[in-house]
Amino acid sequence: MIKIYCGDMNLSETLLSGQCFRVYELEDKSFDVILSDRIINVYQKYHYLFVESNNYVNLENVIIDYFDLNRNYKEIIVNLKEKNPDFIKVLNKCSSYRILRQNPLEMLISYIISQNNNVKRISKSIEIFCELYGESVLFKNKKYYLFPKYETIINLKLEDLQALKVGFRDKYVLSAIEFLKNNKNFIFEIGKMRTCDALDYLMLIKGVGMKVASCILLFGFSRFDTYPIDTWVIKFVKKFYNYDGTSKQIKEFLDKKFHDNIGLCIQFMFHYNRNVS
DNA sequence: AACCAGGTTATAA
DNA sequence: TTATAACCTGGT
Repeated sequence: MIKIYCGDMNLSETLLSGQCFRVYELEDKSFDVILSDRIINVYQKYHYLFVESNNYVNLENVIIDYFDLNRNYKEIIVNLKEKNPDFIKVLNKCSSYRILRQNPLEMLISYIISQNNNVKRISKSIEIFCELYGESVLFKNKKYYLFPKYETIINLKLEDLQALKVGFRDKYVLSAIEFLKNNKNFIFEIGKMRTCDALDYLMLIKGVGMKVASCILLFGFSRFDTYPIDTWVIKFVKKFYNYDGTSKQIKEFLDKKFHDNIGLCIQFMFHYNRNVS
């Protein structure tokens, strides 16, 4: 078991916010979470995380990276409050929420599956995907499956994907697989790109539009300058700012209002609308 | 029995 | 360029 300082982060708020599809809340209120290469069990006490894992190699750094603990959220939020006084109410409610730094490959596939879908079914499909094509890991007498590796994924055929029950999205996942085959180093490539170019690059995939591409960049690459506008954010803007429009118009509206860390702000809106109000 | 769920694409105006 | 239907599936 290792102990890591996590400041004023709220673990359960962060893990259950819907950004992560592979988290399991246990009876004792701790969480099993499946990371790229290992399983962890984590709980929070005051300003510390207590973590167990099936693999302790470099675990502290893995946790710091996953929960993005080196980012100075306090400073970000102070700056946002100064520049956006009408948003303080939301910031106060969301200051303990964190954006996880998840596996980019997993984000790509998961958020394609997420379109016009609900969390329960998304999770189910991803679970099937991992059970069928991922490596199994025994942790505390429970069997979990890691997200499948690149080398496995690129060999999958449409028939292999139909088992996921993702319906019309199966061909979109296949399109992503074609993309992966042709762009073996997509993670590295995106890392070098400006966010707007990375969005266009991801949208080459059939089935990846603006929303999904933004989610991949926000949750897989910590790009806080992306704008994932979904139905929840549209509802928030309608209610909070009394402004209605298409997602494009809402994007323009928010763009005028917020400048720095807009991805984080929009995630706060999503979070606020879903969990607080 | 319709309708909906954390969108995108293909068509048509 | 912008609007609308159709899309798999499972739950209410």
